[in-house]
Amino acid sequence: MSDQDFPSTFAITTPLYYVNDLPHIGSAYTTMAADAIARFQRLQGHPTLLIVGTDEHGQKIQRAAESTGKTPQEHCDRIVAGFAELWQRFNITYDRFIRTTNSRHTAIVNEFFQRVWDKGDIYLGQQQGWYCVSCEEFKEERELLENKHCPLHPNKIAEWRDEENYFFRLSKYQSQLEALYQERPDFIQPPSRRNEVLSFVSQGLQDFSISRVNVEWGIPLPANPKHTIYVWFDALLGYVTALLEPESPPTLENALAQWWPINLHLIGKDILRFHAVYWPAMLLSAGVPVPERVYGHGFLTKDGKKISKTLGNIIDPLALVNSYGSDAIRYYFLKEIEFGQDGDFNETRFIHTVNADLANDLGNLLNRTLQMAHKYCQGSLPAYTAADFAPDHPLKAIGIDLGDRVRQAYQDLAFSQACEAILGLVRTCNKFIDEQAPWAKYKQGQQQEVEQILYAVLESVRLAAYLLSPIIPNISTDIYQQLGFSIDFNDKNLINGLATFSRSASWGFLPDRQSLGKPKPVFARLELPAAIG
RNA sequence: GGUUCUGUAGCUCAACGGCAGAGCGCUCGUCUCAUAAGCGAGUAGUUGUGGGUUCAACUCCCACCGGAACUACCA
Repeated sequence: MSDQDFPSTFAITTPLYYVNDLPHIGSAYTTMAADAIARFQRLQGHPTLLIVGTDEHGQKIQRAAESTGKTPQEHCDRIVAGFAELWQRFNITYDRFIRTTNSRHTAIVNEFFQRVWDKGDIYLGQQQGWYCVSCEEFKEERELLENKHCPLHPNKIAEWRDEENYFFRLSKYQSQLEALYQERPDFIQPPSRRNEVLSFVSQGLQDFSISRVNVEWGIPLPANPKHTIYVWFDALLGYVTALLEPESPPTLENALAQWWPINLHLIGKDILRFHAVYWPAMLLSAGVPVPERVYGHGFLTKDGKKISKTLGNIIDPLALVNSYGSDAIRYYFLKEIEFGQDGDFNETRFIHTVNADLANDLGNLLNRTLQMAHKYCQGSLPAYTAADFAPDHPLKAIGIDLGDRVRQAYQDLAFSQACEAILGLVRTCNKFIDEQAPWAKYKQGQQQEVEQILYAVLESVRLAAYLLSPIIPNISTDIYQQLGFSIDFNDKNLINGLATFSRSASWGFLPDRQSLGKPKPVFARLELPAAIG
């Protein structure tokens, strides 16, 4: 394939997580995936901006704070520290961490609100409906039980509320949104999610309220400070605020100058509507280009069951990473679960998978080959180049177009496919060694054959490590260092010290006569925890 | 209720009109360079059920059974 190492920029976001509680495994899952994509973009030499952050306003936060006797800001600060800690533990190389309580964000929200206001898309209306005080939310009439009892609180009767709210004219954008989905079939992915949105929009869009009168913890409405801005309207704009350079004044123009439009909003399927319907409509109203792509991935289950607090089967991401390390967790979630679909976490399957792939197939392959290189070649790389191998050489034949296949997989967010393709090369290497039996050839004095075999395998391991580095950066770094490179895949500026993607992703890049490092297992096998389900 | 998706080996998934595959797991065998790793062989499927279209169906159509998602403002 042609060289595509052009320096187009790439901006990607995770959701701005709601700080009503400490992060859960779902947030970690989205963030791992986003990080892998960002790392892959950087590998290709594209200026990349990975945006993470927190959504900190709203009534729920206000209450969560009250329940612990803290101010809302104190509460947010505490939870945000938990997120920052977790992302560090998961080896997330984010470039921006945006908090919606940042004062610069208020400036952006105000300016954006004003634009939509000037467009005539905001009006004062009445929010009417049956309101359950226990739920603190409006219910659809058909949801209610007999005599207007709330389905979640059958002993309570929903009250009729008639509340003053500002509304956004979403209905006005129905045809423009439908045109957008039509013209850009990739705007919402995967296709199953797109179908959901199309079906939803085709039912007819209604205006939605964007202010609240009883919520103090929020950004006051510029047009009427008795109201605060509805958290979603506020939170989505965090993606814009995040683009501001640290020193530049907080204006829309500055924020949108360099990185807009966002290339990919990576989200869970639960918040698809906000990103695929409300958000583009808001942007259309403000005269701002819409993002390139919105991807709604699936949900996780634990041992086949929904994860919920009431079931008590919560997976604590911090505990998980403390037990097993970030690479193993990242690998399992990205390789063993089909991105886009729901997927299951099962501890036994997790251990089997990472042991088989990372310890047995990949780690042991490097280890056995490196040991031989030390014994048979005095610890330096045999003097070969790609040209010394016939096109039908079993490893070269796979390696030669692996880079293109894997790049395509990453672009499609098909992490599982990327890993499978790479592991295919690794497994072939293990077979190749057994067939060739370099230890026997060495004893027979066939030095040249031995060196050629070892070069081909070491180069294949290098290529595998390079292509897996967005997912298992620590292991890839270890492999590279044992192969004699001084490269750290966790260094965001590594591009400067690394060859271009098209060269590094080609089989045969490994420089000959490079001095090899000491063989040391790059991934220790995990033990099954005793007596845990 | 309506709409959409889905049901393939114990598990996770591929094949999407032309003899049903891979990885993991399990069983047996085997090499010795290696992390009790590697390699080889074996194992298991009337492809949810019943019809239909076709020379030919996991693949297309219909019905049924099972599972899931969406069906408006909880982030």
